[in-house]
Amino acid sequence: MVITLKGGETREYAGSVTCKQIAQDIGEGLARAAVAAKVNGQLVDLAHAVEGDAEVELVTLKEKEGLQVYRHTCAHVLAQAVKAIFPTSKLAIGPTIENGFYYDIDFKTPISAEDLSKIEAEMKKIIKSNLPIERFTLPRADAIKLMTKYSEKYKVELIKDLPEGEEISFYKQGGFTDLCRGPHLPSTGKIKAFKLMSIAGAYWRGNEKNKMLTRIYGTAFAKKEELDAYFTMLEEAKKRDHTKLGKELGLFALLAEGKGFPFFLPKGMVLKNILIDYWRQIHLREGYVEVQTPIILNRSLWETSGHWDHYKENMYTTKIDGEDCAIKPMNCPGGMLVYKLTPHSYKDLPIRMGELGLVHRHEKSGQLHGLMRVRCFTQDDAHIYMLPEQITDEIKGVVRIINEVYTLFGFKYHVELSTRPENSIGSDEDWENATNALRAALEELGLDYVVNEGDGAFYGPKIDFHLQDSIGRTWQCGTIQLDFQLPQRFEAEYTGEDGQKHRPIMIHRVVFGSIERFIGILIEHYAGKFPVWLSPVQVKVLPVSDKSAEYAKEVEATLRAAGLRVETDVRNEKIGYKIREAQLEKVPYMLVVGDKEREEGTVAVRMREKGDIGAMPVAEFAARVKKENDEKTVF
RNA sequence: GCUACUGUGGCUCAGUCGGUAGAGCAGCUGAUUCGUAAUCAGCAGGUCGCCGGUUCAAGUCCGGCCAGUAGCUCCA
Repeated sequence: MVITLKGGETREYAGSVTCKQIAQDIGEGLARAAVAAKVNGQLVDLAHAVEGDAEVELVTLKEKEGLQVYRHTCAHVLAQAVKAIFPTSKLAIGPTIENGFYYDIDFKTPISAEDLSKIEAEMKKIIKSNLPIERFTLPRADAIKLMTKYSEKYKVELIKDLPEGEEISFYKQGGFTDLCRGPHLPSTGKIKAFKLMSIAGAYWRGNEKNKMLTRIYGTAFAKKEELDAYFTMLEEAKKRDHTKLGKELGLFALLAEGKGFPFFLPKGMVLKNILIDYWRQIHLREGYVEVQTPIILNRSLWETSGHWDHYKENMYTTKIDGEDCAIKPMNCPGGMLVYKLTPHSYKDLPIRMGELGLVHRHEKSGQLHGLMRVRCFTQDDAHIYMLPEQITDEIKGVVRIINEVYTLFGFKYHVELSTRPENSIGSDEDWENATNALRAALEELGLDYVVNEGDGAFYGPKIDFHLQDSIGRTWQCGTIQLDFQLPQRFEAEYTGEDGQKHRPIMIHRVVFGSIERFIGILIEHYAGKFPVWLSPVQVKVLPVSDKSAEYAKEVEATLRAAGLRVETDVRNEKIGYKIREAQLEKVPYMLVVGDKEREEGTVAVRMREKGDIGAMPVAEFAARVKKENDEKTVF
């Protein structure tokens, strides 16, 4: 038989050969580095025996799959350690994740964070004893018997859900056996650097009706240095936390008096208004109009839209003069009423109607998170009413805007296509058409995307744009939703070329998503060091002493007249101290002014990142900053 | 909402086996008039998240509630 290796090299063997043998034949160094292999594209253990011609690729820790195998083995070591210390605990599942692994375990009595170090110590023992890891398979019935014998009820449940007729695989290391698809490292001693991170609750099978298990999170890297680097990165990321910076920089406040309802402070308001101005500017350019619809509307409207039946859990309701009303969780029904106010011709379409709408949603308390998840937020919403043949172009137009905006801020993003959820309205046909239309637009644009089954809105499928926060969590920001339902429910119409009434197609879309969330992400993205155009305070004038305070005020007035956001620090403090504070406030430009500058009519410019860049005339400085502001320069 | 953890002056934190609170920064007052990341001194500021219980005595122990953090579930 012929084994074809990556790169085209071939080797001949008689009978069967293990991947490990192949690795050793290729060379000692590589054999040591390989942790698994891919046989004809299928990831397997090194002990896997290849029979017949095959393409074999050795997988090392440098590859994503290799690291996953490594971490998965680490999860098994964790499980073994837990069983050793807490014999009555029941194991659920233990997969790898983005930056590590976890294991869900049902403990008889809850464990605490202190127990983690005990478990770690036990894991180290297991690793040190370098137990060989062996795979074996059993027929389904025997597999159930085995796990029943170990009284692993969750494993039994998992096996029962596996397809009939297939052999069930297990992995054994020392006296510990776990149900697992694999592959795994050849022995526990291969693990070099790991750390248990935290414990948290997690529902069995991700269903909140099920029992909550204890999830132990851990991470593992090929080398100690990589593990250390990971922790350093986490520390750095924490410094960017928008909640922390928002407080330090005086941008917003989250108070117990309004749980989930953020207060915007003067500086945060500047930021918010800049984003809004920018938004208006590009939407005007793209042919959008803007409306504003009421915050509170009556029950019959929400019944027509379907929200009363499908979104009531999340709506704040009230009574006005005895009539049921709801505070809007979305802007679309109000927008629909605006559309219906006047008759429309096919010649008018598409109509792109924007609204910076303040919506309120009653999110469960445990979901709230800084500005990222709040109960009241501003959507940069717009609804596009259009002809069927305009769908693709309109979607492309929106994608273009989203891309333009995200690129300006230097964001990387990923796209998801979310399909029909369980609690949805409308016919199968409409859903299929809508989903296909979105998919077609994505394909035509050549955008990479992942499909997120069942995550659409209740009225239609959507394309979601996700941005990352400082510790790698992703947040949905932009979305484009195609909706055949609302126009029907509201009987929206336009008159076609044929003189007949037709139903327009509707798109809901946002670019920022929630301005609050977008601000949260911006804070973390820039670590609070906003570019000039976004900085709440662009320039801080710092007189060297009281003697130059008057000149400092003159400079401030000049710059303010030029349209810049300026503050002067006239406190009786040393210049070093004033600089330190301005620096901590992350003001992009500091102007040191003393006798020398006053006599020459200049300012000594200090930049946040570069430090002192020397003196220049006030007018020259004003022009420079103005230019950066207008061009939205990032440095 | 669920699980775990946390909650001390505006901010960051200390408070050892229960014996009714401490620091630095910020603030105020005074001195200093200073050249690129913290000038000096003095003063003031807290019923220790809230409510209840145990105790001669609770910031400290117990229970409930409130709020925050992480994760789960749900979602911009």
